[in-house]
Parts: sequence; C-alpha cells; structure tokens
Amino acid sequence: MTVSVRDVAAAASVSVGTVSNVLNHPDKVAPATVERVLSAIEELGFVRNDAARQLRAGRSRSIGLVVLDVRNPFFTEVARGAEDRAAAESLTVLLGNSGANGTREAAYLDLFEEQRVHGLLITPLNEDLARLERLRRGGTPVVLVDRQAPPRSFSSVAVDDVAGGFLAARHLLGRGRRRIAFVGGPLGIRQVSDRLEGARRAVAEVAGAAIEVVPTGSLTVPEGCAVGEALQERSPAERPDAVFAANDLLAMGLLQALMLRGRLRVPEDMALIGYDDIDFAATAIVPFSSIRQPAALLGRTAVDLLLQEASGQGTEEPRQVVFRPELVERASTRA
Amino acid sequence: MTVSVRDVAAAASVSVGTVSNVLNHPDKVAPATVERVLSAIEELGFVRNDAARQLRAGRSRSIGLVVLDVRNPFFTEVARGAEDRAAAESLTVLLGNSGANGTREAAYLDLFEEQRVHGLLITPLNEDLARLERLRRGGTPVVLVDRQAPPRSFSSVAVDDVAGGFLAARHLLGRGRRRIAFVGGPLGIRQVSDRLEGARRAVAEVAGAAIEVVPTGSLTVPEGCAVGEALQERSPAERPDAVFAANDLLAMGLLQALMLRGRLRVPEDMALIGYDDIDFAATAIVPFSSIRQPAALLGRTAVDLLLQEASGQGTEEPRQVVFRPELVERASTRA
DNA sequence: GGGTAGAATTGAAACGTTTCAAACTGTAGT
DNA sequence: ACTACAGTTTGAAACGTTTCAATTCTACCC
Repeated sequence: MTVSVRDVAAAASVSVGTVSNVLNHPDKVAPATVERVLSAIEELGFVRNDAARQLRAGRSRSIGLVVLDVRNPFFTEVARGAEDRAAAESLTVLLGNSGANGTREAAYLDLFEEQRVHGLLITPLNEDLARLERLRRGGTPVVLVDRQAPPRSFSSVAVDDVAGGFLAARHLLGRGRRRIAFVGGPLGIRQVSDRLEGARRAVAEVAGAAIEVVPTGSLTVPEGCAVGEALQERSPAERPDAVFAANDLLAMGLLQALMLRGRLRVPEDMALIGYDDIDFAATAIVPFSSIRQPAALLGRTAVDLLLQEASGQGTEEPRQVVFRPELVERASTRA
Repeated sequence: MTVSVRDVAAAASVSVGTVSNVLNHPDKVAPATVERVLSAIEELGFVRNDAARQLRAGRSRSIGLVVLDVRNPFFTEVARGAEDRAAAESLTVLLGNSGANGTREAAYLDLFEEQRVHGLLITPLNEDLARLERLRRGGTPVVLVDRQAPPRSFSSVAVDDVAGGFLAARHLLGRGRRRIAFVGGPLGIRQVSDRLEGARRAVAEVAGAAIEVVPTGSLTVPEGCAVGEALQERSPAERPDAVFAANDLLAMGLLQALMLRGRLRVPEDMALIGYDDIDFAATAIVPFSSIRQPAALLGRTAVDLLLQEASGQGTEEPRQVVFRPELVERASTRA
C-alpha cells in the first residue's frame, strides 16, 4: 500500500542507505545517483513517514505551545510570532488551548510529552511548576510565556504586568478619576494579580484615591458584560468613576453592557481602560485605551530561548526576558 | 536515558507484550499483574512514545486542519468546534494557517501527509483539487470546510454563500439603498465570488439598483481601512450609499476609516453590512449588521463527516452538508 | 488422574526511517 | 605494479511500540 524507502531503493537500484542520504545529505551522493533516486521518488509518489523519522531521531520537529485562551487575539498573535520564528528553523508549532482549565492543561502536557516535542512553550495556569520541572528533566526544554519564572528555574519571556497595571491606573488617576474598579479574575492567575498589584501601587500614591476589586470567573466578553450590568445597577454614589479591566475581552464586554444595554456613557460617566491592546480595541463602540504588549515579539523570543536551551547542554543559566508594556490612549479615557 | 516498555517489563518482571496489553487492553490482563505493571510505570516515570505507536499503527491520532486565516475569529471558532468533537474521540487537531497563500498551503499539506494524519480538514485556496485527490487516494480522508465540493468529489461542510450574499444585499435594498458597493477579494476565493454572486442576484431584482465591485487583495482589517479611505475621497455623487463587505474584518477596517479618520457617518451617509458575525461585530464603534454562520457547528460537522469517511471503506458517496446563513441586524443598517 | 476449556502470558516480527562502520571503486603518486 | 586515499555505496542495527500465534497456567469436570 504505502511506498517506503525500500521500494524507492529497489526502483532506483541502490541501497536504502543511499535513498536516505539523497533525502538528508545530498552532497554525500553522486549527482547522477541523486538524479536517479529523485525520479524514482517522483514516479512512485513516495512520501516520508514522519513517525519513523521521529522514532529514529528521538525527538519530533514540533514545538508545543499551550495558551490560556485561543479566542483571545493576544494569544493568537503570540502563536503567530512563535510560528514565524519556528518555521525559519523548519519546526512546526502545535497549538494547545488550556482554556484556563487545569485538566486540559495537563492533558496537553501529557500529549506533548508523548509526542517527544522538541520543546514546550507554555503560559502556565498556576504557580505549581513541578510538572514542568519533571518534563525538563526528561530532556524537553521548557520556556514560560507571558509569565516571569522564578529566578534560576526556567527561561521565560514576559511583559512586566506590575508596570502595566501601574501605567493603567496612573493614567486613570491623571484624568482625575478617584474611585477605580479593577475588574478581573480569577485572581489566582498571575497576570491578573500582578496587574492589580501595579494598580494598587499607583492608587497608593494619590491621596483620596481608592480601588475596588470586582472579581470575575474568567477573562471573557460575557463575564465583562455581566459585570457591566451589575455596575450600572448601582447608584451614582456607589459607582466607580473608572474601570480598569484585566484584559481587552472583559473591556469589550463591559463596554457593550454599559453603552448598548445600559445608559451609562463612556468616558463621561465611567472611564475605561483595558489590557493587551488587541486590534479590535481601536474599532470598539468607544475606541478604548489599553496597555499594549508586544505579542508577536513575545512568541518569537520564546522560540529563540527555546532553541538556545535545546542546543546547549542544559547547563546554562535560564534566561529571563522582560518587555515593557506601553500605554495606548483612546477615547474611553479622554476628557 | 528514556524509559521504554522493555524497562517497565523488566521492573515488573513480565514480558513487553504484557506491558503493552496493560496499556491498551487492560481487560485481557489479570488484575494483580495490571497493578504490578502500573506501579512499575509510575516508579520509572514511563511515558509512551507516540512516534513508535504511530509507526506501528500506520496512522496518527491527529486531524490536520488548514484554514485561510487564523486571525479571523470565524476560523478560530471553526477550529474550536472541530477540536471539541475530535477530543471526544481522543483525537487531536493540528491547526495550520495558509494565510490564503498557496505556498504555505502546500507546505502544510506536505507536512500533514508526512505525519500520516488521520484525516484532513481544509478550506482550500483555489479550485484545483488535484492535490487533495492524490492525498485521498493515499488513504487520507479529506473533508472540505466552508466550501461546497463539486458533486461526487469530496465530502464537504459549507454555508450557502450565494444565499448569504443575497440576504445581505436584499437587506440593504430593503433599507432604500440603491448604489451598493461590494468590497472584497481576491475574487478567486470562492467564498468571495459566491457572496458577490448572491448580491448581484438581489440587485437584479430591484429596478434602479446598481452594484459596484471594489476588489481587495485580502480579507483583512488594513485592507478594509484602505478601501474606506478611498471611498470617502469620492464626491457624494460618486459615492455608494451602502457597502457590503465580504467579511467582518474588512467591515471593521472600513468602519474605522470612515468614522475615525473620515467624516462620513454610518449608517446615515453609508450603510454597512459584514459577513461572519464575529463576536466583535456587536461591539464595534457602530455595531454592524452581518451574516451569521454557524462556525463551531461547521467544525464539529466536518469532523463527523471525516470520521464517517475514515470508518467506511471509502466506498460510500461523499456527503455534502450545507447550512443556511442568517441575517443579524444592527445599527449600521438602521434608519 | 487425565483431559480440557479458557484465561493469562510470552516473545518474535513488523512498522519505516537514519546512522555508521565497512566495503568498494577509481585515481594519482611513487 | 603497488599503495594511499578520497569519494561512493552498502547493509545491518537500532529506535519503541503493538500484534498475534504459540505457549503456559489454572481450574474444573468426568
């Protein structure tokens, strides 16, 4: 049924070793022979069997990438960055979506481990890195993405979320807002708690400013909607005058609830700032301010670190790259 | 270095065959033995080697999915639907992004063929199905996604794009608009030409109505922006009074250019309708009307057809499922 | 106690590739 | 003519799993 190197070898009347060499080290084979083998391959429609290659090689040519949420354009962008860089090394990226769910995350880790991936890129769900530690001991390089690793543990690529949170809150305060609501959750997710921490610091610097935490179950549009509905039920006295959403999906949901279903105006009644600066932030019903992160660069750099770690003897110190986030100001925080 | 079944067998003092049976047919092994083998696995930290499994099995447990554009939430949603259904059969989905680029599409097809994927789901770029035909003859079931296959060729899952285009244009006409611009491209992409065809039919039914085609190089936000800029340069007499964008990304770009950088109002000066009804359409600067497609359902159904084809002897007729699109009306076409 | 059905276990073969030491060729130098 | 040597080619071994026919074990019945 399937055509194998053996068949090709027979058709070109050479040995299997030669066929393999034509495929992998053409310079070691006489040009005439290369020619002959190539046409046999063409004729028989031979297609390499990747499973056999991998088995022999011990490692696959794929990189596993586990993200928190594929529906979030931020992660799509990270993935694209990683893919670009990986493709340049003729590596493939396998995308896994944990959906911020521990069970699914574990399932992908198992899967990638069984596949003997070349390396693993992951935005881990929680602080428990034991599983990843085990993976690495097994010889799979691991790089943390969008999350700073504890020193001397893993390589990581991250954006300073505390700084980002600080930027966001300071911007709101600079606009004269004093009662800030931080919307986001679960707080167990490091990105969320760091952004909150940053916001707290900014608020602490301004006399008379207060921050309230409105926890959510996830970082999605519907959750944002729900919070929006709840906020506008409040009396003006109880209501915050600015909202800092832990990511742009929440911000979109909030906006939708406030403007479309409710009667609160943004930014007049409530200023709004999001996080990630996804493309859609600029075209939202009220284009909203956000904290921009270099998503694609994050992905590319993560692959770089991975390759570095893979080529080394595992003896080097892990490297931790941290990018600075950047404020992007739009209508939702003007006036 | 790596722990293999052989090591586990030795540790549990059984044969390799028994270890394999514990893993794959536990019911065929005495409970006490299962117990012993399992603890040996645990102790040694044994992890199955997927490459070896696949090599033996002849096929991998993954489904390849090639989409036109991962940045388009419509395709993300299709992918999620496919994943859900695949996961239920403990299959994995490998996501490939052709980016509407023939070379990259071909690269993914090669890759998936080498991986001996369980099956292939693809939104093909052009009308040339010869490559896919070859793949199928090689024993890989193929299902076309979001594109109706010619009768008796492949199984496919699609949404009636002609009907969708008709719905969109008729809606604009029903709102009193008479000079409609169709924005989209490349026209070689079937989805685009079908939607245009539908629109043409609707326009033909109304006396005094005209349609103008504004071709684009891709279906992206920046392309939409560019067209938006161009449109608002025109004099009111030359300008269309309604735009039908071939997808929502274009629509977002158009909206951005018209409202933010320009001085045209939507829908007063120009009505706008998109296609796909991605989540962000509802929260756009002017929430815009769109043609909704059941994206996740498309993905799930595609996997169903694939499994059906894979289980059969390849003798059955290919099945072609077509869903109906649906109009969703929002502010961009009101009044 | 002999026979047997059935359950449990064994171990070699096969999947298709790559690697690598060994064998083979032909050419050039002495 | 003989050696040295580089350039080619060879073929067996190894990667780790699953399968399956053959074997051993167990328990039961007559």
